[in-house]
Amino acid sequence: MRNAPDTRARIRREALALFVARGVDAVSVRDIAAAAGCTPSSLYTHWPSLAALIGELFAEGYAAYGRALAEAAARPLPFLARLEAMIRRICALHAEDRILFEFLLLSQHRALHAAPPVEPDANPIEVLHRTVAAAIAAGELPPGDPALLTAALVGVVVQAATFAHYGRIARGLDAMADEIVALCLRLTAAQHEGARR
Amino acid sequence: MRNAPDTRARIRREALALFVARGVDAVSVRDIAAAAGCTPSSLYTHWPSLAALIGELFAEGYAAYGRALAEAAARPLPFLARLEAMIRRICALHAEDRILFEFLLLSQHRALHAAPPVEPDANPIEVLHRTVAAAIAAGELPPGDPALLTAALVGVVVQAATFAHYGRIARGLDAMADEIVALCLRLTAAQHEGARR
DNA sequence: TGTACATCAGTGAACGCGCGTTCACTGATGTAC
DNA sequence: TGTACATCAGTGAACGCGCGTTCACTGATGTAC
Repeated sequence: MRNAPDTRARIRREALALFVARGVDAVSVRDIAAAAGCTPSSLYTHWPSLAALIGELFAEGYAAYGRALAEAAARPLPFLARLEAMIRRICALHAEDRILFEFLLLSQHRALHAAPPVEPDANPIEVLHRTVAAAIAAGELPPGDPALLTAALVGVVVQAATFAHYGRIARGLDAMADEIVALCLRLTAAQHEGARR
Repeated sequence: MRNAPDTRARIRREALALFVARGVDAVSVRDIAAAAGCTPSSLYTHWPSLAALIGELFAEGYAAYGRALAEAAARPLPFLARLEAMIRRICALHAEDRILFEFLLLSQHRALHAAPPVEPDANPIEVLHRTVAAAIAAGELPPGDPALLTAALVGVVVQAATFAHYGRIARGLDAMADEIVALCLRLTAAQHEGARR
């Protein structure tokens, strides 16, 4: 009743935590309300539906990652330095808000099924793909399928986060950033062979 | 009424297809029954609950992948050759039953949340992890965190499949097997470069 | 300052709906004689 | 061979439940005078 922004923020925070803990489809409006300390109907003061809340959380989080990547990709540096910056940025975001990272990770397929199409500049996969494709076109990377290399780079980071989520790896991504960067640089097959010749 | 194995197989097949097309939690018993050409209650002749059907499909599929990997990992070959065999086997399975592959891919987090713990020999992640750890211990791979390298290898294959699912890559994994193997071998940073070049 | 009023975040009871599941029943099949 | 019976996969109506959502209402707050 008193503080609308607080309630709204509390619902967002608790919903995110529940989605990660139980899976999006196992969380009801009543669950969220109980965790946020309000009534179920209170959610409808702030969102038109539960689906709208889920969609907003995913779209905003996904777009934040896209923007972070786009920022790193836009720096006036050689490709490999920009790639390293992008990966370190993602690893840092994992530490900054791990619950958000895991929400995006665990609900990606569900969300991408139903979500309104995110604009390309805010889609982290699109940003990386364009950067990689441009590097191949510019001869900064050896020829190859840019989509497959993009998938491999994304896969290393995402699967490391997945292992961290399931406790197969005890550290957060930020604590493994050096090793993750090294793995991704190996995937590019670029600077090593180029430097050796 | 007439042919129990047929109905059972039809329910399994149609359920799997629906789970992949819509997401597991968006498919009801009535949906499955309609697709399989039987009544909802007929499902309970073969499984005690919808959850049991879902669990069976995931556990069996996951275990089949685990066994395929374990078989390749057990061959009397150097590590890199066994790794290559494992990756090629997974790529082949993608072509053999793509719906099953995508079901495992898309429902992994939901299933791993609720599923009964799969025995380690039938868990593909465990099989790969043990193989990688043994190779590091034996000096066949340079020192490093075996879990992180395992994650990276899994990530390359899984994310390639994800891109294929969303149409970001048009080919199936079997058509990209050579490139996927090359990416994974780069990740190992092993004697492979010395051996090849 | 005190009073009256508008605002609107939040409430609580209630709704219809689709869900997973149950159960008495059906009827085609295989078997015994 | 024909008849009687047991089996059991599959049916169809019905169930209770929890879901997302609605709506008339409340009452604390800020504002006007």
